[in-house]
Amino acid sequence: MGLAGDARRVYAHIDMDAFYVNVELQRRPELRGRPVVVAGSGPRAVVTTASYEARRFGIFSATPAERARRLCPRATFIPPDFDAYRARSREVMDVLRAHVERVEVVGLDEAYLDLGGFERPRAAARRVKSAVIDETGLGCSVGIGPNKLVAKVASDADKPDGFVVLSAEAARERFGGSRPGIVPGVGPKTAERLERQGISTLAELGATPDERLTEWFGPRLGPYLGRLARFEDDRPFETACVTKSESRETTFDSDLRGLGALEPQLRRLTEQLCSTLGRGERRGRTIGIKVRYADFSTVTRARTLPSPVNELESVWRVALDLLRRLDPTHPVRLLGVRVAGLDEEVAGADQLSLLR
DNA sequence: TCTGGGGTCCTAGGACCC
DNA sequence: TCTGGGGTCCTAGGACCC
Repeated sequence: MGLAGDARRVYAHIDMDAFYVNVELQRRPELRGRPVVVAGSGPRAVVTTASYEARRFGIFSATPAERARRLCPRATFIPPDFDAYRARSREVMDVLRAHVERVEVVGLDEAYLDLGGFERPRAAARRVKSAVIDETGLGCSVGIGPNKLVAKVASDADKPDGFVVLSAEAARERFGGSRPGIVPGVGPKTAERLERQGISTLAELGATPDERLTEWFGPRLGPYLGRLARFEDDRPFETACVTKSESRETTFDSDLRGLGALEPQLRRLTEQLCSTLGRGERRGRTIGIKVRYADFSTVTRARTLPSPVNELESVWRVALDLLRRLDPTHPVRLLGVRVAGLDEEVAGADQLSLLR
């Protein structure tokens, strides 16, 4: 069992099972065992999470809600309540931190654990999994491996309520015949390009020479894909995450046309964004807007200021100017505003104090 | 099947400086 | 008149993830 050899590198990936749905089911236990879908209600809403019963009808995350209703009319549809999910997520992460020193939170429903310090990492992971279920009532799946990639794929291999331990070699054997898209990092575009080169399994990708992969995907992405396929991963464990940008965007129920219709929407989004940034006293130098047209093509415009801002009128002045210069004439389905460079704020403050 | 919202990272090209 | 090489900052687009 190759894991015992290297006690320094043992990681677990905890993946909550159908997290948002299960949070909702605790509030509405009478729906247990039935198809339940968390999705917005607008004409362009998509499914956030579907219960395993609903997945049998072909309803998954990102399925258009309209289509989900057709696929399973008797499913219960629940609007998302992200405040609740965030609160429950904090509970889960607190349980993890109570058992393991080093926890890397990835999203509301996922985290990596560094089990390198444990004499018996597998037993430790068992205890963590039981504790999550006992203390929150929410189920999860666990994967254990010598790096984050193996742990992640392992946690996905036997959902829900899974517990899968794999060495890199065992992962290569188990998933060699699987499609490249099962490893995180190979998305639909890359999978399609691989397919066009005649590569449809991880074993084939892992056995492809680097020179060939470099020809197809460039000197960085190419060899990186080969390493992914062989379950080689040396990404470091990061316990702290620094937010670099924040944005607000909205897809309109029906397309908007012209500055007259778009400006009030941009104003509203900018107000929301600035109020969040202001509460956290976070500032950024780069202001950006995003416009998605009816044909789904997307353009962005950005401008970087000499010093970081978060005041509504500062951000608004730039965002509005960017929108007016773009002056979208085609129908617009999505509008967004963004402030980036939030992580530079400390450096900016230092420079200011030097000038004094 | 007409496709959310919030993020990250990478790449390519241009401007500008030395 | 035709020309370097490196480095940084910035913009725009794209792929990807949850």
